[in-house]
Amino acid sequence: MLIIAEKPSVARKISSFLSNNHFKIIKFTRTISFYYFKKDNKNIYVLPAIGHLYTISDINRKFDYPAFKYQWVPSYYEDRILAKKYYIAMFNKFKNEKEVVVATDYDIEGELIGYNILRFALNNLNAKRMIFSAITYTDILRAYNNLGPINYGYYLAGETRHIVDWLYGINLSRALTKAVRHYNKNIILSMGRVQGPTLKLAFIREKEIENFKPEEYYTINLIVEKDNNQLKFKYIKERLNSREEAKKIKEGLGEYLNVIDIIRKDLNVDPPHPYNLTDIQLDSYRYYKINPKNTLSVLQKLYEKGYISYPRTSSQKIPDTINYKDILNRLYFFDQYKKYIDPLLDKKILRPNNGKKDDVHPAIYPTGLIPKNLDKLERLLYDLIVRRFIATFSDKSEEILYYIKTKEDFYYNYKEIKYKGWMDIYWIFLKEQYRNYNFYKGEKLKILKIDIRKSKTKPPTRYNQASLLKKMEELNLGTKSTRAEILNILFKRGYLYGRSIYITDLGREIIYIFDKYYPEILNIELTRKIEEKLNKLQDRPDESMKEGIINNIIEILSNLLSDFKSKEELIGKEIYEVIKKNYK
DNA sequence: GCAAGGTC
Repeated sequence: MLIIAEKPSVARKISSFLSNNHFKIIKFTRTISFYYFKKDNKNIYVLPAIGHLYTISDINRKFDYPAFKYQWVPSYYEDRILAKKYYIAMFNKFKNEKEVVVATDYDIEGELIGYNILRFALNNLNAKRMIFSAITYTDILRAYNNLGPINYGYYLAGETRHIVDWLYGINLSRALTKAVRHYNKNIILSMGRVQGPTLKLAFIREKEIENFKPEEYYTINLIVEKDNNQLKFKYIKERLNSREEAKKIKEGLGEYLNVIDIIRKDLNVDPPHPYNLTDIQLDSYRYYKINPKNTLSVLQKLYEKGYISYPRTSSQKIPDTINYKDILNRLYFFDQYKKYIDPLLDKKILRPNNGKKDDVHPAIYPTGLIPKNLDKLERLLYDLIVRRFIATFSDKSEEILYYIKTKEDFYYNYKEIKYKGWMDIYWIFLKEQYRNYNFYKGEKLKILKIDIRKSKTKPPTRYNQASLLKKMEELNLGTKSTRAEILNILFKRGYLYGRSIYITDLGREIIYIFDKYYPEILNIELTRKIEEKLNKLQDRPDESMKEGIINNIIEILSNLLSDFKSKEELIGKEIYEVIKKNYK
């Protein structure tokens, strides 16, 4: 029996689970291995892929458009990365295997990875499927004992997604590049199903900022003395219309504020959920200004060295098949975490605060293997992961929120921390200021200063890479594994720049061109519609529906592209003028 | 040269 896995680490796990750890590692090349064991008198070989081994390619192999003729080819034809060639060669060796089982991740991409290996490397579509939602002993064994059929709908949807994205991206990118090439041969422009709407998000934000009309208002705050501290009391009406209004309030004040009520609210704050990729990308930007792409590449290194679990996950859950206690015991090695781990080891029940999101791979957690020789970024991210891991098992924290009300309609808010709980290990990151005062009813607070200020409403804040990534996730643009890279491309192309993200004149121009000539193409509705159709296709496999989706995009593109071609020089000039203006 | 999606 031949079992196809999506990646080496999973091939190994499957082998380990199915053989009770009695498997052999067989080297195919110096760096590429597969697995062998005997089970129920059957020879079983588990071979990994490394993601997609095949890609869509232009049959005409010319940098021209419209390009509507495509075929699947081994990936190394396109990217010349030799590793995939050997992986394909490894599968080729098993062409005569009668019993084949696909055990890639159970989603449309995974199904396609398996299906392409079946049809192109093995020349055999007669295969079964292991279906699992987690790579754990029980799930893998259950999947093996209940082999299902190949999910044809998943494969069809996956293939259609590939083709649509290729048609859309390759054609629009070539059209833009060729247009500007009339004036400069070294410029590469691009556009894609995810790039377009993402760029548009930045564009829309830019417009909001441009069109923002600040409104003036006045504030009145009091600096008040309390136990040798100076506290700022705010007026209940946040925005006053005029200085006169503020002055009137000022005139009504005496020497003291009179406390008439103290409203207390007890808050329990749950510990954070375990990290998924997006969440750690947000934190690593927030705390260390490491951009999402860098974060992923550092996580990949930590994963390859065995220090953390698989990072490309959207899961916020750590399943109980993972030996928490053992990991915590191992982490006890580090002095800096001891004091936070101690209370956990005493607990009867240890339970993470799992979130809602789930995935084949669990949330990111430290494996317990003690890292050696980490570089600075690896150390920072490893520390984030360990802290998050410990925090998620820790107690809720308890805060008390106070609202101090005065007769004069000024108020003061503050928080007291009653019990740190999980926040203890997060203390270094928390911006929250906790205070501890004893106000009482009838208290008189001396007014030290009356502060009247003119202020203006502020425009929306710019995106940064983390917040734009988050927005992409909310809108379901791209995937956890690709979002960071796509943002990077938009910067590389010169469409976006800056730590707080600005759209460049070129980025703006690209949006203008499409909005002006072809408004439907960057419309988020187009992506949405395609997605809906793909969802239908995956649930109800139908060849003619696949053809319909592809023909529909070809129809849209062929009208657009023939018109584009007739305006190519004009559009190219328009774009080039913008580039020239900015780089001379 | 180009997309987006897997992977290392």
